[in-house]
Amino acid sequence: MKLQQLRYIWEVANHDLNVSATALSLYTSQPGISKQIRLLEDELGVEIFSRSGKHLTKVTAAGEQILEIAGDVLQQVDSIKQLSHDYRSPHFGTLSIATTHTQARYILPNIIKDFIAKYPDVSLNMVQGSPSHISEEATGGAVDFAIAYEDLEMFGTLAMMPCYHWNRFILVPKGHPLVDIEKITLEDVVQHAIVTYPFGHEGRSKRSKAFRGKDLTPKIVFTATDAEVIKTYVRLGLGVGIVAHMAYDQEEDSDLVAIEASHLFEASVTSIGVRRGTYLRGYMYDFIEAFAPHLTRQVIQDVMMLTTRESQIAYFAELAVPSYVNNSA
Amino acid sequence: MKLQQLRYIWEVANHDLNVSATALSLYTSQPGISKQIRLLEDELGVEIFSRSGKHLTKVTAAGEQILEIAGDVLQQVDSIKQLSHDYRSPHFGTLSIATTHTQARYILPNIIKDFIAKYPDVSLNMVQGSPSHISEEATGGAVDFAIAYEDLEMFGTLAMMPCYHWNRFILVPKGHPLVDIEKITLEDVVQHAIVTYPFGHEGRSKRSKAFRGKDLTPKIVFTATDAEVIKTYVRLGLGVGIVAHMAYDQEEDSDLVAIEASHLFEASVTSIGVRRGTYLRGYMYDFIEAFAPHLTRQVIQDVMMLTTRESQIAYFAELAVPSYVNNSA
DNA sequence: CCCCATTACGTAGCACGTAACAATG
DNA sequence: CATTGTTACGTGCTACGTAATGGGG
Repeated sequence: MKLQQLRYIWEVANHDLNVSATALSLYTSQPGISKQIRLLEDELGVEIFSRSGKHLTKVTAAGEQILEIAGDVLQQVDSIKQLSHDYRSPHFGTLSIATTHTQARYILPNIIKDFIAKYPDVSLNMVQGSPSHISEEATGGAVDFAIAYEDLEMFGTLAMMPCYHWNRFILVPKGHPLVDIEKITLEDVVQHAIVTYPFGHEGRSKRSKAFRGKDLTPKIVFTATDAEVIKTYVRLGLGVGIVAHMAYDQEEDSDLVAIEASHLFEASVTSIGVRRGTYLRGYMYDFIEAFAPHLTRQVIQDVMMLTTRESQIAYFAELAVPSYVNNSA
Repeated sequence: MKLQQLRYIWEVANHDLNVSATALSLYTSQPGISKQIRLLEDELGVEIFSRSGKHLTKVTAAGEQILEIAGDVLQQVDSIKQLSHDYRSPHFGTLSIATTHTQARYILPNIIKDFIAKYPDVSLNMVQGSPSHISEEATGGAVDFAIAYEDLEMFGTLAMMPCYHWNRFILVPKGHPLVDIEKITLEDVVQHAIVTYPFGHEGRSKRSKAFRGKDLTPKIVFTATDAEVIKTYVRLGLGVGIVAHMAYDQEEDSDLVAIEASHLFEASVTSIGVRRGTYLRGYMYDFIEAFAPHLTRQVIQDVMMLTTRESQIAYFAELAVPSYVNNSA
């Protein structure tokens, strides 16, 4: 058994069982892969892939188990390489982060500025996308971390660590009728058209939950992941905005009024997701701790040992997670 | 990076850093190993072993981590081989068990008889030894299971599963003064010389605990791991015996009287230990379940997922563990 | 008829063994 | 000086690429 053989079967399984496509992506020849797979199957005495004539049609039962272990092995091999880099040149490397617009635009800039100052030789790589896209990138190992709010789709392979809680503002132009209300209610809000972020999966969103809880049907006229876009439409009078605290800046947005809405919607939590079983470089621990000081190296390593989502949640039940504070309102 | 390279560094680390000896044990040449290690170190850019001149003196910090992962990888590679065997020929294979005399002599024969009938093509391999020897064999992967009472030395890498509780008999020749006592006490017992099993580590033994609890000092004149030996000395009048319930047979031992001693000593538990992370063959699950019916495949797999001794104990707190019953007394 | 996997075959590289060398205790 | 790791070198195996072959959809 060779590592390459494990790599080959794993890659083929993750390329829709298309050996030719796999060969292209690995910059090698297709017969080479075919042959190695055959050799492995012969050595093990088990078929990993079912073949109908000349096509690989599916993964056998034995193949499923072998592929699972092979995946772990490849990840561990990668860990060895990572940790070697960490010993050889702790300040060199790459850091890939997948995140949402809100984090990338309002939170991360400061963190990254400090990070770059401390680690000038680590090349940063940022992917912005939807939560589901982000979790895919992280689960597949394309990026080192995923940073997103609420529940990233949990693939079980990600260790999720809450970073901070945050609430929402209602954004309106100056002089808007909602400004004069003493203590705003959801009933007041639904009187107006709404501009906000897209809703997540199946109404798990805190916003849809809040509206549903009062049997109110908000009139959402526009959604955008980019809070700057939302603000633009609020300025145009298209509706009232519902945005994260992080997205309001007293100076830049002085033409808008931010009305506290933490009593209307449950707080959300921004989490950082790391693939379980991967070796994290020293600077990665540093980055996470800069982003969320309670996530020390020890905490992160503890959480990555926990195999179930429940035990992860239980772990954090005992740990204080800070709240994001924006004093601009 | 090649699997052989990982195998080589792992073997060298487990042969006191002696490359020549490692080469002998692997039936290969010493320069070959040296070279492969060098190649791996070059590829990773990290020294795995410290060298003083021409001698490997110790494992570097990076080496420690690499070796740990390498060990896991090798184990997983082995798992792939095992599961392939299981698919190809589920009834062929080997089963190695390390256990104590009591299990081997009184409990396992019946289990093994049935097992051989069901799996005539699995070659059985039995190692008998002291608890510490047994746990070494299991931890190192030399045997598939360890079966022993009380706490095998816990190396953390073993998943321990309680099989049954058992108590002890006081064995005396017919007509011995202890026979006439209505309800025997420890004070009665210490009046006589005692023949029993060797005591385990540091008085963790239930027997020493019981005596210490009453500030009594028993006069142990003879210890043996083999209960048949103990019985022989009891017959010679050397002292009273303290043996496991399993060791008394009404017919064969009709010249001895077995006095129930479960009220004198805490019950002990016999456990089966399996190395975490190994793939168990189908017939191995069968064997364990035949030995301890509550240890189903599901239970075993659950326990093997638990990383700490505490969580394993907690798991079994909710599971009924049977008691061994000997109605001979 | 196109796509795709297998077979055939030649080559370059590498793992491994033997032998000579160097360093340590 | 004996033991042990490293360097040198030759060889046989094998992984890989190119080209040809064969099955399926």
